[in-house]
Amino acid sequence: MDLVPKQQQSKEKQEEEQEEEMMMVLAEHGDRPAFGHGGSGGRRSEIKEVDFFSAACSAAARRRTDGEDGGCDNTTVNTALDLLTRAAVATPAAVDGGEGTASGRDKEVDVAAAAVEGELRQAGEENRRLRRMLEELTRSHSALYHQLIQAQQQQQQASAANPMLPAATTTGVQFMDPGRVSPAIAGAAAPPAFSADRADSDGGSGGSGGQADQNDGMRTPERSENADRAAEAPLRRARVSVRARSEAPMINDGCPWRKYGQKMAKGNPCPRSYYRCTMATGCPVRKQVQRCAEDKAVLITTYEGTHNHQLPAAAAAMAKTTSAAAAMLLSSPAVSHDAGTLFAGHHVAAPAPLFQYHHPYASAMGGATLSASAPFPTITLDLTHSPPPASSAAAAGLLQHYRQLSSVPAMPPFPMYGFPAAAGHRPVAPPQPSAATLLGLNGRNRSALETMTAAITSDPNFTTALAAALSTIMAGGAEPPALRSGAADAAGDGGNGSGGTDPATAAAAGARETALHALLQRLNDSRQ
DNA sequence: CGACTTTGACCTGCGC
DNA sequence: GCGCAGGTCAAAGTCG
Repeated sequence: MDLVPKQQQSKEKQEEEQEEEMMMVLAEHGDRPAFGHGGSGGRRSEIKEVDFFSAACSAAARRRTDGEDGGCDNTTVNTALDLLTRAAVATPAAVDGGEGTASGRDKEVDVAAAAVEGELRQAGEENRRLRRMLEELTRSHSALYHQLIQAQQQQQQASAANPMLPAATTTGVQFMDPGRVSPAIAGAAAPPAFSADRADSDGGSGGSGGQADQNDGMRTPERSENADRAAEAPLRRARVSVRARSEAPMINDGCPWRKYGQKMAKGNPCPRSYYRCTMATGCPVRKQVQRCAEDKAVLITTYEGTHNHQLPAAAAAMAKTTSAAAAMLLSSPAVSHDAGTLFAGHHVAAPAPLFQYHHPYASAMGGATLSASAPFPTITLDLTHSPPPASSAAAAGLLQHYRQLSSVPAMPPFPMYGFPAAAGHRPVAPPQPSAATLLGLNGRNRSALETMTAAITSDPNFTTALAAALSTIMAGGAEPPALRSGAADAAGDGGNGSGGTDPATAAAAGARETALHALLQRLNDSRQ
C-alpha cells in the first residue's frame, strides 16, 4: 500500500466538505416547493412536487451520514473519485469503523478486514480505469467544445454578413440551446424555421412578424406569433419527456411555472396540465404534466423549448439535460446518409438514426426512447423502471446495445462526439479511445459495466442527477474538464470563459462531482 | 387586491 | 369539407 501525502489527505477532506456544501445548496433549492414561490403568498406554494435534486442529494447525504455514524467507513472510501488513494490509505482499523480495533477483536474481523481491503484494492483499480475513461471523455469534450465555439463564431460572422440567416446569439442563453444551435452545427440543411422558439424568446427580434401577420387582421400579435410557431412546429421542435414514479402532482425542477391550461387527452382519464416558465418574461419554455394512463403512479413531464434566462443551479442541471437531449434530436439530421443507412432497419424520421445510435447511452441513464411519430420529435427518459438484476435478460439486452455500439465503425460511441456534429462540421475523430476502451467491454470491465448499469438505473433520483451531471458535462459545461481531482478547483478557479466563480456554475460543478461520486459509491455498493 | 388556477372557447393541424 | 384532438388564450373564480 502506498502512503498518501498529508497534503492529499487534507485536499480530500476539503473535497468532502465542499461536496457537502454543494448538497446543501442543491437541497436548499429543492426543498422549496418551487423557485420563487415563497413571496407574496400566492397559491403556488400549494403545488406539491417531486424534488429530483434534493432527493438525489439527500440520498447521497444519507449514504454519507450512514457511513459516518454507522462506522462503516468503507463507504466513505468510495464516495470520491480519489477512490484509489483512499483505498490505499485505508487500513484494517479504518475499515473496521475508524474506532481503532479493540485489542481482543476476533480473527474473523481480521479476515473480514482483509477481504474488504482486497475489495478496496479492486475498487481502486476500477476507479483508476473509470478515471481514465472520464479523462478521455473530458478531453474529447474540450476539443469538441472548442470546435462548437468556433462554429458559432463563424455563424455569428455569417449572420452579421447576412441578416437573413438566423442569429447565433449567446446572450443569457444556455449553451446547448437547441433552438439556437447554429445551423452550421445543427445541420447545414436546417431551414430558417429551425429558429422556431427563437423569435419568441428573443422578444420577437427580427422580422418574424412580417409574413404571417398580414394574413389575418383579426389576429393579435401574440396569436400571430403562436400561429407562426405552430406553423413551424412540425418542422423542428424537440421535446424531452421524463417519466417518473411519483404521488406528487408535479416534479420540482427548480423553475417557477404557471399553469395556463388543462385538457383531457384522448385515451387517458387523467387530465394534462400545461405550464409555462415564469422565471423571466417571454421565456418560451413550456411543460406538460400528465399521469400515465396505464400506471397512474407514473408522472410524465414533457419539456419543450429552452430557457432564455439564467437558471438556479438545480434547474440548470435539469434544463441542460433536457436541452442536451433536445439538441441531440435537433442536430441529428446532419448525420450523413452513410450514418443513416447504418440504421436502415429503423424507419424513423431524420433525427432518429443518430439518436438510435445514442440510444444505448440514454438507456444506461435510465432508459430513453425516441418517438418519431409525433409532429415533434420526443425523447423520453424513463425513470420508472426498477430494473432486474444485472444478469437478467433486460440487462443483457442493454449490454447487447453496447456491444453493437462498439462494433459500429467510424462512429464514436459517446453522444458528446455525435450530437453537435454536423455534416461538414463533424468533429475530427476524437482522440480515439476505442469503444471497447471507453466502455470497458471486455472481461471484468464488462461485468463492471453490467453492475454500473444496474446501479444507475435502479434509482430514479440518482439517475436524474447523473443524467443531469453527464449532460452538463456533455452539453453545457463552460469549463469542459468537469472532473478535476481538486474540489477547490470546482469551487472557483477563476475559470476562463463565462463566469468560473458564478455560484450556479460552481453548484453545477458540484452537482456533477456529487453525481459521479455517487456513481462510484453505488458501483461499490452493488459489488458488496 | 394581486397572483394564481380553472375552464370553456378558440385556433390549428391532420385524417377521413 | 368535416370532425377530432392537441394546444393556447383569457375571463372568471379562488385564495391568502
